[in-house]
Amino acid sequence: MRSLPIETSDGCFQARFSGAGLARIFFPDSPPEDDPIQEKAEVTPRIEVWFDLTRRAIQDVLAGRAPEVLPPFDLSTGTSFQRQVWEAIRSIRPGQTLSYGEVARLIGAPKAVRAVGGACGANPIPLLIPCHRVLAKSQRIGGFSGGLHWKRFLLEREALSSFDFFAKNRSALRFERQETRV
DNA sequence: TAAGTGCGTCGTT
DNA sequence: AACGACGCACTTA
Repeated sequence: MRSLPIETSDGCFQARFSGAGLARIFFPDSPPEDDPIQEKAEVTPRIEVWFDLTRRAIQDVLAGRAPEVLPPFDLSTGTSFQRQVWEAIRSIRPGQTLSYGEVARLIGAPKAVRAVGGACGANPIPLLIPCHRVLAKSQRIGGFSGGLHWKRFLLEREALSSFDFFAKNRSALRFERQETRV
């Protein structure tokens, strides 16, 4: 594994790569990891390419745009249920949102609503697997493992660059009003 | 509207 | 067996 910093105008993210691809993204100022194993493996040419794709993709999402190209993902840590959830979430476009219940239905497990929430929390690649676009029913904010401020921030960025979103939701102010708890 | 309680449900640990 | 990034059906202010 190899971790590399990704500087953006919104802070310094950390990207961790395995031999198979991008394995994990950390938000700026996230608590330090205990796992020092192989964290500084050699930066191969392949990883350099993935790093570059990751950096551009993150910058796109931060600007409210859909990335054109993505690095390969290493999702081997996930269970098959979690990977189904993550795959479904990848189909949500910027400016669009789904509820946890809608994601559950999409993967054919309509009652596993809470489990979908759990899978969102276990998402190792936030931003690029856009779990911030999954809200509680009727547009309440729900939760976010990286901190609710990041979820609001990303949704507002995408709202500003998506006419559809405004048509459906009136305004991003809804996020402030409808969140269940801070 | 807002805030609180209780319960069904199911994947994960 | 216990715990949630849920959703629903309720009360109470």
